[in-house]
Amino acid sequence: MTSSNYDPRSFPPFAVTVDIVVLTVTSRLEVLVIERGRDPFAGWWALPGGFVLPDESIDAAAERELLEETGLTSRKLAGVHLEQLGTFGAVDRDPRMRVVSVAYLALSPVQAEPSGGTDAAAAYWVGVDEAAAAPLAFDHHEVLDAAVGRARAKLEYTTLATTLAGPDFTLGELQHVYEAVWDQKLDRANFRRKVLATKGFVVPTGERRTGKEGGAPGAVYRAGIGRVMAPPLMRGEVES
Amino acid sequence: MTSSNYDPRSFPPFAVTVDIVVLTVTSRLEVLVIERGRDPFAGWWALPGGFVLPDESIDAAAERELLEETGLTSRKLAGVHLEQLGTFGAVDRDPRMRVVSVAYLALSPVQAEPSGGTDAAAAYWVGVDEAAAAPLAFDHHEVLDAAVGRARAKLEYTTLATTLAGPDFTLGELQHVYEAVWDQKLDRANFRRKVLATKGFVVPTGERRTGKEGGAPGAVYRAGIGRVMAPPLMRGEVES
DNA sequence: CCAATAGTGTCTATCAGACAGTATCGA
DNA sequence: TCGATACTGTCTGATAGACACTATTGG
Repeated sequence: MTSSNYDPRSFPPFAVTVDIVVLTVTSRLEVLVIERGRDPFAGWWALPGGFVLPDESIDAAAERELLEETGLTSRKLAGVHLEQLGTFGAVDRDPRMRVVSVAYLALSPVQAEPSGGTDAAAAYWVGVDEAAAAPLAFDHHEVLDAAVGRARAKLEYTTLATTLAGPDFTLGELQHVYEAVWDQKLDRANFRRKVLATKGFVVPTGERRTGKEGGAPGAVYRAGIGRVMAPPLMRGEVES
Repeated sequence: MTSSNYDPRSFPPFAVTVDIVVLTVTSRLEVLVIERGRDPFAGWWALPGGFVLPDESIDAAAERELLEETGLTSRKLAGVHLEQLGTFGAVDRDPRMRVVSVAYLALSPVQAEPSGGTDAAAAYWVGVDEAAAAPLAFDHHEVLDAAVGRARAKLEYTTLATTLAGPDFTLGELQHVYEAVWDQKLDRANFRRKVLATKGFVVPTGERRTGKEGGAPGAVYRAGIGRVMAPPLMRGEVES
């Protein structure tokens, strides 16, 4: 850094935004996208996000945008995992001006009807493959790739899948989360063994529940207090 | 986001900086700190860094600062690992103005004599424990903690230790890198077995070299093309 | 010889992967 | 009965951890 740049009265001005990759699992891994209502990229799909305000932290801005764009109540927000993903600051990533965007990854168990926010013409849940194949505004392809990669990696050595599975879940439903995120079938018996042997992963609620497609009713669990697994869930490598 | 904030002519202005946590291993894990030459925090230790310029990407700013502050040549920079660590954007993290800082983690094999840059009164290599116990400017304790945690975690499932061990190294030297970063003794025989069994981790150069403390000369290796290990180096958990 | 490092070999407990088999539900 | 899921049990190959042992250097 040079002395002139160190002067607070002559700093180079930037705009700072947050973009949020909200992932959820239904029958597949899905991401929340908005259809932009104005230029640039009017009519294109984009990740929800917006400017960081002068008097809020970046984390607070991410929480605020998550609430605004998803229509989640702050009560439901407690069940959503939100973490910083990375910062994207290429010079020309926004055609209007110099913008630095801090991307966040959100893992949501609920399929809240997205509200669309003020500027968005509409908001949808779309499969991540579908989003990856579609045109996306700004550098949001890069952001989405990073988010899916992060989610895939974190399921291996953390208990975050319980967040995607919902407040409570059967082991079959939990396994389905892994299979949707990793796009890979798992052995049921071995999955049970590993999950139940990992202390703090899941806690039985005592209830039983039958899934939508029939079959025997399974025991219902909720997330335990554990956050990391050592060793990770699978010995082999998960294809990225 | 609101419509008024979406207007490029009325965005909330931020300053964006990069801070770099440069780690290296000698007999211990060390971090490069500068002694600040001006307020705020004049005389305090801080991480090297500076403002992102209007016409450079954030990654480019990190590379530039790394060169300026360490005195490394761009030739030597090729052997240094540099990755984005995270972004710190608390409202009051800089007393002068609203500053968002993108932190980077650098892993360097060389103990270059730090140049100190333009503003720094001096620059030193200090043990990470020493730095953690000392007063640091801004939120640099938080940044340092994140960097050390990231480095510890990445050694487990990547081959990044080869970067810290230098362009070439004996297996004893490579093991020493792990022991310094993790602050934990490893079994030599098991370490050898795992490293040599991991394809792409190390490549023998054919040379032999005797260390500073005598002993039998060891085979010299250099980094292989592999970047990730699956499964990770150790079965148990590394204390964070 | 001694201290220190390099390198090899072996035993064992653990555990992921594979897979068989039984049980329980809805249709 | 059939299709689907839930759940239990067993075998095996891979391997991390522990540790014993020999070899080679400098002092």
